[in-house]
Amino acid sequence: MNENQALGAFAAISNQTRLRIVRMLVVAGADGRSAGAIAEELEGAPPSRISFHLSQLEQAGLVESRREGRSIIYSAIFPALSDLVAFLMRDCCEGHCAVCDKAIALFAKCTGRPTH
Amino acid sequence: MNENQALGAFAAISNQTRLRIVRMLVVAGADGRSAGAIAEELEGAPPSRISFHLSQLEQAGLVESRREGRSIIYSAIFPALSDLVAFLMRDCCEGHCAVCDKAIALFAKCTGRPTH
DNA sequence: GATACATTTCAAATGAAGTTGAACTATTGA
DNA sequence: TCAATAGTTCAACTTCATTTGAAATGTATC
Repeated sequence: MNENQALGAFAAISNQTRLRIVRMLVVAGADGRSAGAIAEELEGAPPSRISFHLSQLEQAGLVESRREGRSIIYSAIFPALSDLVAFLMRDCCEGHCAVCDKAIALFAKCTGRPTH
Repeated sequence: MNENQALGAFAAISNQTRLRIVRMLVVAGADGRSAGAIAEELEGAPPSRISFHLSQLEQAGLVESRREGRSIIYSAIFPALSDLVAFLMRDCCEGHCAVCDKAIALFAKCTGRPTH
């Protein structure tokens, strides 16, 4: 992941609607979720707006889509998310590994998972 | 770190100038770096522009400043960066721990540090 | 093929972010 | 106190992002 990809990804998730969509799609896993189902969970948003944000996420490389019947199913691109986390860790740790050690510990605390 | 803080932080680092400043300040460590020195490294940028971006980063809680003589020294807020990495890991791992495991491994590969 | 459904695309409007140079504030040192 | 240095703030401007509703596209069903 290079600087431009990272900038695009950060811009993508710096919008509330899009951050929520990403979260939703991460939870949905490989099955993904139709544009309509996403819109429904984000109640009150007109379809064109959801479509706009989904295409932004797709352009940023965080999300992909496939057609299934008359629905379009969106799903998270998990390797891209991993890369983004790694970029941020690398970026912020340059010379300061304690930052990432702390992040890994915080993560463990939040998820209840043991650190590695 | 709550959703709004994370959105603000992502917005802050989704700008090229600001991402570069954050990197520079992370490398600089606790000593920090004067606004002038930052501007110099970002050659060609007028002082008002650097000042604008520094204040955006400060508002996002990623950076802090102190006066030293006639210089103003900026430095990274490392706990905030840790929190941001942890937020992203948590956010992206919700139900999909493999993403973060991979991120941690990628990070180790990039920095040459052993995973924990 | 006609209709309904799911979604995207488009154009217009609004609003937010970024850039610029000039004016301003604070600090040092002669 | 005056001039020089280091930064910030301001107002005007430009550019980019977001929202909206209406029209268009693609798919299924009758």
